[in-house]
Amino acid sequence: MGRKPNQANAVDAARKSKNGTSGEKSLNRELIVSAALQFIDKFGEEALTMRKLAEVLEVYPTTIYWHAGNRAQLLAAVCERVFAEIELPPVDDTPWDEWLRVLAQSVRRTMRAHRNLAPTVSSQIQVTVGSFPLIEAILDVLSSAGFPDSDLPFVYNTVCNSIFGFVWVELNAEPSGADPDWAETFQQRLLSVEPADYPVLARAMPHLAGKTLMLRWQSGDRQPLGDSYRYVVDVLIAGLKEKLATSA
Amino acid sequence: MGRKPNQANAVDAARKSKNGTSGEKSLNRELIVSAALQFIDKFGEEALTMRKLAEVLEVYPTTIYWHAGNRAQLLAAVCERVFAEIELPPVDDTPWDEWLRVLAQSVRRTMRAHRNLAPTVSSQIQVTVGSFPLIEAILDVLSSAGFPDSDLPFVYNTVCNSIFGFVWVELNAEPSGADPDWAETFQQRLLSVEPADYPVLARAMPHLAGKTLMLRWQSGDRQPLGDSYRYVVDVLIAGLKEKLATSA
DNA sequence: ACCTGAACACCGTTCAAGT
DNA sequence: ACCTGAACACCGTTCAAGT
Repeated sequence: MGRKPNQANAVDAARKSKNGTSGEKSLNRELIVSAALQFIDKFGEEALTMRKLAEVLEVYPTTIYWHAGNRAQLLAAVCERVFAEIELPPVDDTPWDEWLRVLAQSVRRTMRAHRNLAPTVSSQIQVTVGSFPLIEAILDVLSSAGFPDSDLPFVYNTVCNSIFGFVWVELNAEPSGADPDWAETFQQRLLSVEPADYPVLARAMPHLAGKTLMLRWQSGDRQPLGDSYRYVVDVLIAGLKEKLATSA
Repeated sequence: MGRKPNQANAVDAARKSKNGTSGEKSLNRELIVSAALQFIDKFGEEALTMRKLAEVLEVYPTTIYWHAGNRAQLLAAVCERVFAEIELPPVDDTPWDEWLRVLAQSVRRTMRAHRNLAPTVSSQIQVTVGSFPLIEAILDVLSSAGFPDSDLPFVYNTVCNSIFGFVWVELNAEPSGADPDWAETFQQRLLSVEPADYPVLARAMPHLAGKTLMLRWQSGDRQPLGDSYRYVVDVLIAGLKEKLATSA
């Protein structure tokens, strides 16, 4: 099978310096993941190719495979790195609803710092040991809030969908291959919706155009939906309180 | 610029039969989009290449470009097709909360019928004229429920995140390039979490493993999260009712 | 253990023709 | 208007060596 050090078990962080005395490291997995993240932050996920990344690292493409596995595995590692970057609010005596609000802002801040990765992280199942502290914190807070263990999966999924899911949708990608004047064209079509065909849509369009899902032509990167996010978290917390009240 | 019939404006559905009398159509945009959707349903979005699709259609790859534009545009058209497939509950005197519940189930049913497309549709901004009826219906119901026009964008985004966002996250893709025994490995690691390190996680693991975001090794395709979805919609509706009550 | 070098089997997309 | 045919400039990935 030819075991290769793709997994954490072999991350011995060997710092064998090629030139002996100097502190200069040789290439390792960490460095590759960092370089990949930087590259994606700059040029987007689609632009990242194994060959270009190798060029940046001044190495042959095959070297990347040896350290970090194939492209899919590399992307997974990059996602894990970003997840680990999320600042966890301390689990102390902060009320659970307040804690969730702080976490939400923290998640959004981190994802916006790596907006180009949002489509990738959202479209993959993310199962990484690196996010255990984050998950534990969420579960701890929810459990302390009074939710029984048997409800935890539902509550936890609901919380994740509001806090992570919204930011992913907010930051999803703009059409890349389309005409450059696509945005203008669509904007025009939105503003000229016939009230006869779509009365409510036409009436509320000034409030909606550009700021709502399926009615916008820019990513949340360029057109932030922070107010909606706050509303989402508000509704989440109000709904959870109702659940707590009726189940007790 | 060499206008090509990539857009709806040129879908004249020309049915020029090549052999004259027969009802046999020549290739057109509709047929290509259908074939692409079928292909993705069977083999996944990653497997769809312009060349393979051309092979299926018994035509040269360039023909697809002429009718449907490049790959990104083709995928956008496929997404639009799926959106149009969502069955809209009638907007009559059904209470708004009940209507949202029915819509939610309808959305989930359609997306599960095209599970392989979920990552694609979720990672792209979807701005299509074809979904105007869907959007109008949602806005109509929310407006009738009593939400003022100025709040509609927030409420609408919140509703979309619960109803669409969750299903997309539920159906996101399993790691493709990883080892075949990855699932088993991760499952093992989950079940052997140290209570000393992650007490709540370890305690609730029997309820969580395999059924919650970031703690599962299968897509919602193979491990449905229907109960969580119901909970998400419950919390959404309870939260919205609270918003209605306090703003009135 | 770590990296080079070359090669394989593909891609998306474009361009010049055909009819 | 619609399609063929060939070509360009890339890809991810593997395999056999090197040190």
